[in-house]
Formats: sequence, structure tokens, C-alpha cells
Amino acid sequence: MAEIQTLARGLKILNLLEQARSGMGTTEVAKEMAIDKSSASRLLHTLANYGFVVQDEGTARYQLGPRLLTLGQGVLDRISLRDHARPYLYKLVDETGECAHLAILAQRQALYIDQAESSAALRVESEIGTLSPLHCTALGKAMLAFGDGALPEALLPFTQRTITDQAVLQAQLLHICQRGYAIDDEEYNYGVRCVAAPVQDHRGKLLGAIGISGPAARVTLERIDDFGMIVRQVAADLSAKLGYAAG
Amino acid sequence: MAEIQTLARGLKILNLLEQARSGMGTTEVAKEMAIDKSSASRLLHTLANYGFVVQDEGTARYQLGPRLLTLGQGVLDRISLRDHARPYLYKLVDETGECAHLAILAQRQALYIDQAESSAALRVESEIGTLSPLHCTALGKAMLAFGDGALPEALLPFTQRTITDQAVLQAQLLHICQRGYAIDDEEYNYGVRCVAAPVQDHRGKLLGAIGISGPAARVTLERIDDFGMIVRQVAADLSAKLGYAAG
DNA sequence: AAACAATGTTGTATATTTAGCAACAAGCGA
DNA sequence: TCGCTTGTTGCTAAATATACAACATTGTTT
Repeated sequence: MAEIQTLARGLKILNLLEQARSGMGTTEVAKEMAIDKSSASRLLHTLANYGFVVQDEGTARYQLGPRLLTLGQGVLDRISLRDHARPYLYKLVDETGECAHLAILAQRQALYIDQAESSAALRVESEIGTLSPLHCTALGKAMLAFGDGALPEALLPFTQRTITDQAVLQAQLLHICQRGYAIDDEEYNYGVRCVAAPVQDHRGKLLGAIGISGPAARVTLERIDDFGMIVRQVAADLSAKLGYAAG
Repeated sequence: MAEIQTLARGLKILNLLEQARSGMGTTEVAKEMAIDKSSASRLLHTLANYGFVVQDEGTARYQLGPRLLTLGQGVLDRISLRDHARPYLYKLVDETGECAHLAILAQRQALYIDQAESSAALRVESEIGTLSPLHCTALGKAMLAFGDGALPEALLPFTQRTITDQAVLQAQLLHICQRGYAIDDEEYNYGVRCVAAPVQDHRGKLLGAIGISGPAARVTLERIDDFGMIVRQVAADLSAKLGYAAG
């Protein structure tokens, strides 16, 4: 399908600005996009009219605008899975004492759309809205194992334990499928272990995944199977509430 | 400045979809925008290519897409005030026992960009990214009192205590300016009282506001002035850290 | 069942709109 | 002061988006 060039350019500019930490000037945008200064100027003004970008009064440089934040909130409101899942996240926190997360697939990554913090003193940054790779997170692997079978192309390493071999990953996905939950054993962040299980609708179609994550000192390898059973059960309860009839 | 029509139409579609709770069809969008079905179809496809909207596989209806959520996250990362303010939010929670919030001005409303939850059992929904009116929230009134002096046009009532008279509001803003903090006495939500104070840069330019909010039973009218002093002090400390030299 | 209505998508020609060039204004540094 | 960079604006050509129409698909009604 042919995409509309002008609109696509505007959206690409937003992608550019996302990368640029300290904003970009008109000329800079024009160069990066390989378009004329004047075109960039007019596109940026239009984006600014709708609050998608803001121009710093002093430097005249452009940054992502607050409208994106409020629209993002609108996205969350629209995901009904989130409403249904919330009490189950609290249940996970109650039963495990660790932070619980809910993620869905988006742009071939794991998109965190909700969390429930444990009462433990250690605070976690709000991660809602962030994307994480699939191959080295428990939530991601749970979704890979119960999803449509497509694997990520590149398995980038984040720690020494990150699985970077397609065959190894494939084998582990089968294992996850059989036992019903996935584990991240310090494969993404050092010192953090996670456990996750899939959430499915009545047809068995993958909706997302829920799981817990905590310091390796608390989430020990001995206890991790117990956590797995809990997470799998809570995820199954949530799936059941959504109308999933096993078999 | 003349805005680029095609891009503007795409952005307007996003605004439309924000309102429509259950998504919109191509024809529906076309009617609402007063453009042809084919144009709407192509615009929507382009938006979908970049993840700004998603089409439900079954119903072919369009909704806001996950890209908006991740871009919104990018907006948060870019607001350096947020990083500086976070420890001060925790300080507010420690000293008052109530939830603390940070807001900035955006689209002539108060945009909540961070929060610190109290350890009280009562949980608050994540409000980051939401917009609230200025005239009936403590954060909003603090920003009005110390901002550029522009008042909101319409003072919509939310509770019986909401100030709906411009003159009354104006008088209260002066009061807020003199004493250094603003109060919301159940003017937005029944049973909730809030206290807030402005955050300013070294030139005295308004950057945002921080404050606390809690149940009226805990935030009583007798104690509210004590809270006010605390909030004012913490906000002043934050402003000072940002380089604000009083006088 | 079958006709019908409504929806979403795809060609195509026209004409509107954008894009690029160039000139201009403004800020900064040398 | 001069030169350099940046951001914005007129203007025209030309590319692009638009509307019209036809088509495919789905769901509804009689």
C-alpha cells in the first residue's frame, strides 16, 4: 500500500526527535530527512500547532511535545486487558512479594503497559510505556513461546547470560511451552530474575503476558519453580476470566 | 503560518481517535473529517505503518497505536525537571505521609508528569500523562498565581466548592502569591484536599508545581497550613537547586 | 436464501498542494 | 564590522494528494 508521503514525513520527524536527546534544529531535521529547510520548517510548525512537538523559546530547537504524552494515556485507557489484569497483578504481588508487570506485543517487542509495585523498600522507576526485547525477558519469552512462532532476527546480548543463539532459544521456548511459564535468569539486567506466563483469550490467541521480577537474592533458583507455578496459575485465572476455555 | 494540510489531517485523525472509545471505522473517520473515504483510508494506513494507529484484525476499526505510548515515554525522558524533582517528591511523601505530584503547564492545563505514592493502603491510579484544569486544582492554581497571569476562559464546576467566578479566583491567586502555596479544598474531587507550590528557575520563570493530595479526613483544615509550609519549603528547595536566587 | 446495504480498499485523472529554490531576517562568533 | 549559520517566507513548477468511481467483502434484512 502506498503511504502518503507528507504525513509519513511528519511521523518520521517524530521518530527522529525521539532519538535526539537535546532536541533538533530545523536545518538539522532537514539534513537528516534529506528534504529542504523550508519543508522541514513547515512540517515542524504543523506538528507544533497540534502539540506534537514544542520549540524551545530560547534556542528555537524542537522537541517532542506534551500531546504525545496525553495521547499515550489514551492508548492505555483503550487497552481493556489492562483493566482486567490489574487485580491479578496485585494478587501476584501479594503472593510473591515482588513487583508484577503486564506487557503486550508491540513493534515486535514487549511493551509494558501496567505494573504493581511491591511494598519492598526498593523502588523501581515507572516502566510503563517502555519497550524491551523479547528474547531476554521473561514476559517476552512467554509471549514468544505462546505466540505465532516468529522469532526476533537479532539476539543482542545484554548480560553474559543472554541467549544469543537461535537454536538455544528455540529449545527453551519449547520448554516454556511445556511447563507453562518463562524465566529470565539475569539475562537482561544483572541481579534481576523474572518469571512470566502468557495471557490468552478464549480461542487461545495470545493477548499478552504477566509476570514478576525481583532481586536474585530473593528470587532464588530454588524458589523460582514455586514462583513459576504461582505466576502460571494467576495468568491462567486471568485468561479464564477473559473467557479462555482450555483445550 | 500556513500549516501543511495533509499532515494536519493525519494529526486531527489522532485527536478524533482519542475521543472514540471503541475505535472508528474508515467511513466514520471520513465523515467526521469531511473528506473522502479513500483519503481517510490512505491516511489511516500511513498512520498504521508507523504504529500511530492499529486496526483491529476482526472489525477493521482503527484505534490509537502503541507508538504513541512509547513516544510519550520519550517526552517524559526529555523533561529534566522531572529528574531533579523526584527526590523532592519523596521528601514530600516522607514529611506529609500523602501522595506527591509534579505537574507542568501544557495546553493551558496541568499536565501530571510524575508522582510518588504514599505508603498508605489506598492506591491511586497512575495519573502520569493526564491533564487537569487549572482553576480547581492546587497544582493548577499555584501555576496560575506564579505564571504569566493569563486566566482560563471558562471556569467549569466539578464540585460544589469549585470556584466559577473569575473575580473570586483572581482574588485567591493574589492570596496564593502572598502566602506561597495554593490549596484545593475539595474543588475538583469530593473528599480530596491538595496543597501545592510553584517551582521556578533562576530567573523566577515558572517551570511547574509540586504538591500533595490526600483524603480530607487526613488533610484537615487545621493542619492544612502546616502542610502548606512544608510544600512551600520543599518547592523552594527544589527551585533553589535549579538555580533560583530569590529576590 | 438471496438480495441488499454498508464498509474498506484500489485504479486513475485532475487539480490542489507541496516542495524546492531563492531571498530575507536574525543571531552568533571572529 | 563582517561573515557564517540558522530559521522563516514568496513564488512557481511539479509532484502529490484528492475525489470519483468501481470493486471486493461482510453482515443484515426480507
